[in-house]
Amino acid sequence: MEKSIFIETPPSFSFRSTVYSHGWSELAPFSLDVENWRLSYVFRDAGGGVPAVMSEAERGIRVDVSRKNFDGEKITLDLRHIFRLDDDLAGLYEAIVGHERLNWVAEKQAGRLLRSPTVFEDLVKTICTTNCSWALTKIMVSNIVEKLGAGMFPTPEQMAIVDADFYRTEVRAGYRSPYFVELAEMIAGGRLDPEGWLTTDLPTAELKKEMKNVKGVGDYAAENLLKLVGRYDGLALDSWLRSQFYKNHNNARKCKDTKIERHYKKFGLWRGLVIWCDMTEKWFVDR
DNA sequence: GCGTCCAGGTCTACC
DNA sequence: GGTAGACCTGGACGC
Repeated sequence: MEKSIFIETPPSFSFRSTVYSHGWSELAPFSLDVENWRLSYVFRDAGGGVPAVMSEAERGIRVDVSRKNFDGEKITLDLRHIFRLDDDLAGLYEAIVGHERLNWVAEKQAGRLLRSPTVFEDLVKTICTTNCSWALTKIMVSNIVEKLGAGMFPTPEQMAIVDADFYRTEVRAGYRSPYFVELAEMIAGGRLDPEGWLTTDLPTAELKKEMKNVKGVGDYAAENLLKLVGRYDGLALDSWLRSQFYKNHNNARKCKDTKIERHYKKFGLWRGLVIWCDMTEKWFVDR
């Protein structure tokens, strides 16, 4: 039995631009059907997995849920969170006025970065992106979802009951394996609360420091997480972003990070989002 | 088939 | 605080 719900979206929202905002739509339990423009995700409520298929609708998002009874209030909150429907991007669009190269951002209503229902899930996924190919990231996340969450992203408690050997042999997480055990145990034991990062009053620099206390989270991972919790004043430079900057702004020649930082300084608190949009334009224009 | 390199980096020891 | 070396894995590439 399938049930549909409708989520109203703000005028500046684009379903496709949000889905294409970064690679998260390719990571389980998300899956993307590009031909029919449907994004799937397996949400979680007290009754277990809630498989949902999301698609564009007039002034909103249509969500088809393939479970008869589910916690509609919880799923709606999750949907608003992952699509960032309550984020105000007016400051971004103001910051890029007059920068011809970035006109497309407002035209395509880009800038909302798709995220997971929990910061914990985004944290684990971000660690899976470090020091490996995107293909391996997908393998690790898929193994975590299938082997620990039975199709859903596992809870910290579910991730804490297995040991590092499990992550090594079953997840293929390599040296990250003990990091996942430690992280899951800290959250399950109440010693770390990543969800609090969404609402903390800590200055960005201090929040970044707190994030880096998690094993496996360095500068890149922390700045990526900062963007996902709504703070855009870090560039989150990784090898891919650097290579794109070299191609687009430096005649394909390598340069120091300080040059990249100088280039985006003028965008102030929005610079992390501006560099991301600037480097991913091709994804939106080609599609 | 095999060896090497590298990818959406981070940690630790050492200076 | 800065830096070198180690760290897992899988795919691409050259031979």
